[in-house]
Amino acid sequence: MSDTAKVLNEILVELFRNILNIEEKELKRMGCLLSMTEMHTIEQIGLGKPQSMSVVAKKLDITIGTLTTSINRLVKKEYVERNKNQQDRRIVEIKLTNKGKEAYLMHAKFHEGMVNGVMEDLKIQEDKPLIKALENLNKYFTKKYQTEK
Amino acid sequence: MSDTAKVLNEILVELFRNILNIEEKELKRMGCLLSMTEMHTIEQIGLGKPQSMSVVAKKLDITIGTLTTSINRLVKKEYVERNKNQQDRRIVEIKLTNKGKEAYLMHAKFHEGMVNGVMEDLKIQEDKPLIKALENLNKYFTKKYQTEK
DNA sequence: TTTTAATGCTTTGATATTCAAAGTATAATC
DNA sequence: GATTATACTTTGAATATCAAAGCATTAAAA
Repeated sequence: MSDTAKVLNEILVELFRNILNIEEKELKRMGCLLSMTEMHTIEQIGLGKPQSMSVVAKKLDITIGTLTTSINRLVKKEYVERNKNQQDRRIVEIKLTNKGKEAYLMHAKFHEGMVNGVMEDLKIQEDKPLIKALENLNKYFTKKYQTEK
Repeated sequence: MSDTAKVLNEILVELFRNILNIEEKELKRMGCLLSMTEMHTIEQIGLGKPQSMSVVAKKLDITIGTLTTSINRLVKKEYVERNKNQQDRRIVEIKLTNKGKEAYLMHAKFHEGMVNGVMEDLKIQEDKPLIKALENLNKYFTKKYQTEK
């Protein structure tokens, strides 16, 4: 294996495996009582218009059944509101409560801080090739992921 | 947010969140019946000398209790062997069976293929600055992670 | 050398996350 | 009006996780 391959593999093995753990612990340290799964659900529901269960489940790549239990919990904890669509009463629409919106913004802010921290430490503000390479890395996996669903 | 920040954030949000899913699905597609958690446990036990429960638990950053249940399953599925240390009978040593070693090697090979795929697609075999940047990225998070345990 | 403390692990009880498959309610089609 | 399709919930089961209590063994103290 070349040097590049070794570093890439190390990142695939170590960093990617730990990043969600890092984030969850960091959020806990800040007094946030949500798991990463819950936070991602909140993230996907977003601040805009109410979303149907199936759309959110698809975005999160989980079954609707799984999402149902997840939303049950978030409703009980008062982060999410659940309503039937009046035009088509089969459809369940979910949206963030004020508490949910707060959590959303806190998470967004946290991400911003995380990214700024990385950039300051690494002094990569002006590193165009790195941006390009990371973009490609992201596209590579996103494409691979989508085609194999 | 700058361009670099946006790309970095996208990666933190999308790629890192999905990479383990991608890997697990890919392994399933190849006929591997292990979850990523189980595969990581196998990875940490490794091909060398038997390891104690506490050492492996520390490497995986889980409690020994969690590891016990995990190892129970891997022993039942015949990927891992469990024995008491003869010098100090409190210590439980775990090691891979032949089946476990096979899984280890398959996973290693899979990772190699993954990395080669990325590199071929991105044509970054000779990209020294990228290696450096990725190394730094990895170090940044590893350091952050360890100091906050 | 007995008693006490420390260590290493397992068990227990609880919660979360996940899926597949069965069930329910509503809408669309025939 | 009966049948089929859609959107979701419920159920049953497996995995993953922790904290706290329990057990066995070793080390230390009395």
